[in-house]
Parts: sequence; structure tokens; C-alpha cells
Amino acid sequence: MSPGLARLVEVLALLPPGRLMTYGELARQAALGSPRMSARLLGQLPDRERLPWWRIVNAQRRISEHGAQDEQHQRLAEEGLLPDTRGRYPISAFWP
DNA sequence: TTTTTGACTTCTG
DNA sequence: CCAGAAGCCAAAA
Repeated sequence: MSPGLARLVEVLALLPPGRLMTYGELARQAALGSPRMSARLLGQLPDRERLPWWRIVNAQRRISEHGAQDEQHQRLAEEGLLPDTRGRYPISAFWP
């Protein structure tokens, strides 16, 4: 496991239910160097069941294309997070 | 070794 | 609000 992934896991583990974070913010908090690193590393997470990868959305507050979008949608819905008619998640879910 | 490729972001128009 | 361009960086080709 790379040190970057280790740091990402630490940050991700502290993200509570009902709270969202963007790839960019995650990259900054875990000192990954670029938002793309968040995306890259999320693709090879160890504990897919425990770590809330589904609470990461893009800067437009939408779910990015990747292959598990449906699952992401569903998991967020289970936490009470629903997107508006344009697929955007509420700004309130991003506050500390 | 160089180029391409992404679960991306930010700035401009 | 949408589209394009530039910036980003590790991995794969």
C-alpha cells in the first residue's frame, strides 16, 4: 500500500455519514498533489465495504463516471442524500 | 524513454 | 449554465 493511499484512507475514514467531499478536497487533505490522485487511489481501496468511497463527488457536486455509479447513488440515498433534478447534491452536505 | 490515459479542478468566454 | 484549455501526476502502453 502506497503512502498516498494510506493517507487517503485516514482522511476518508474520518468522513462521517451524510457528509460529502470532493476529489479536490480529499486530495488536499491527504496531500496527494492532484485531484486525479484521489480518483486513481479510490480505484484500489482495500476495504471497499468500510471506507466511504461513495461520499466522494466531483467539483460539480455530481457523481463521476466510473462503473459503480449506481451503487454510489444507492449508498448515498441510504444515508439520506438525494441529488436534485440535475443530479447535483446539496451544498449543505459539504459543510464541516 | 516518450506518449497516452484517466472516479479531476480551475479559469475563461 | 456549458464548453474548451491548461494544469495536474502516477500508471500503463
